Amino acid sequence: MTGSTENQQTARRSDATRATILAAARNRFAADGYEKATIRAIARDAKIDPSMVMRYYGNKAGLFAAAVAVDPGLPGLPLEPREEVGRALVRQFLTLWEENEELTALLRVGATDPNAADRTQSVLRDQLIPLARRVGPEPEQAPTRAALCASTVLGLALTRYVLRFPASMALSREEIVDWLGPTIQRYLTAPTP
Amino acid sequence: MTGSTENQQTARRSDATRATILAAARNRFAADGYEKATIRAIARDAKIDPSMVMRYYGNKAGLFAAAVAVDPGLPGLPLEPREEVGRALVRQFLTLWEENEELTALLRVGATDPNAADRTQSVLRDQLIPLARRVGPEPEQAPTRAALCASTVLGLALTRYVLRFPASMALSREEIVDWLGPTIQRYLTAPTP
DNA sequence: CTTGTTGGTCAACGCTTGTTGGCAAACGTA
DNA sequence: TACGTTTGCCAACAAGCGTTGACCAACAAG
Repeated sequence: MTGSTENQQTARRSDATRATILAAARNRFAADGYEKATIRAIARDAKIDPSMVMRYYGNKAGLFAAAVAVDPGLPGLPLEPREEVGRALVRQFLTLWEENEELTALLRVGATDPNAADRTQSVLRDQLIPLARRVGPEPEQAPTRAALCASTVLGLALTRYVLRFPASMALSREEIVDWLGPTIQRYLTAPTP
Repeated sequence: MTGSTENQQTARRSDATRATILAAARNRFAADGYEKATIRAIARDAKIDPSMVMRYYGNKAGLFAAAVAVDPGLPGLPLEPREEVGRALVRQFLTLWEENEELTALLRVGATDPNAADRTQSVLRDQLIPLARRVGPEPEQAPTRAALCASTVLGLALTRYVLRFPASMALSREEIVDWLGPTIQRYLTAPTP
């Protein structure tokens, strides 16, 4: 123990370095994916030795886990008025994605690594399915409706932040809300076609 | 020259091997992405020596280029009746994706490699934008509308064939058409929201 | 001051990768 | 038969990877 008898939160002198490494890792993973984002390159960005990464995060998998350890949580999503929930969800996802660079990393790596794909899926399962259950008709259809919503929003994230299609990047935030909002709304609340 | 004086199409004795390599490459690229699909693994699948891959395709990039050399071409897409074009396009894409394994490979690799991302984008540009221009109002909006359609259909491909979300895989072909058809229809033909 | 702990660098390891060149067998043609 | 070309295997190369352990400087506690 380094600190006093106070329970936890022992502020270490290396916390700054740890944070620098994590930020560089998020950058690289988001930009290059898992294999191309080498520990050496991350360490070079953070201006420290590669062995430090190992010391602080165990191995490359541990570093990635720490880098994308994010709980999206769409918490304060307003469910009222009922007919605006689609647009609200699109807005929430847009801010979420633009604030958390690790989401792009997670999607990029998920394209290749089953573990990361599972993580992406668990976000869907824990957040979107309950929402679909609360908002939509026929609760047993919630997984289907949630999957359609995930497909919609991930499709946008894919073309906009990963594949970087110019036409998709050119869309403004409110344009996206106007186009995708009704789609999500229909997937969540419309009767089975 | 091995063959006679007939112009081209010189049938070589190694054509079978070439095809075997290409099939194995498509499998591996679609399943593992670019970096994890090693030449040695592909050669092992094809039951030949890794050096043969180099001889026939130059290098790994050349092999990938040959493996995903596909011209989707949604050619015989019926534009009539006008209000059914959305559903028709979804059907076309579903068959396309299920017949051509290289599309999954292209999407997986595109998540990491800018070149593959460009290829995906060019498919969109050459096929979808002209369609949007013919079908929708305000031709100058064609790129936007095409991008939305691409986002929709790629989102489904992502969750169904790449990330493999169970709820997305469970959807039947006609369910997908029923849900996504109206979405595409609106993106293509509805007035600007 | 001494001593133990922490933060950081350096050099090397074992392994896998893409890639190359040489060599032997099978083949087509004369 | 003899000969040039094609097909294939084998062994090796250089480079890059993740990972390890020895070693030194700065600091905190006694």
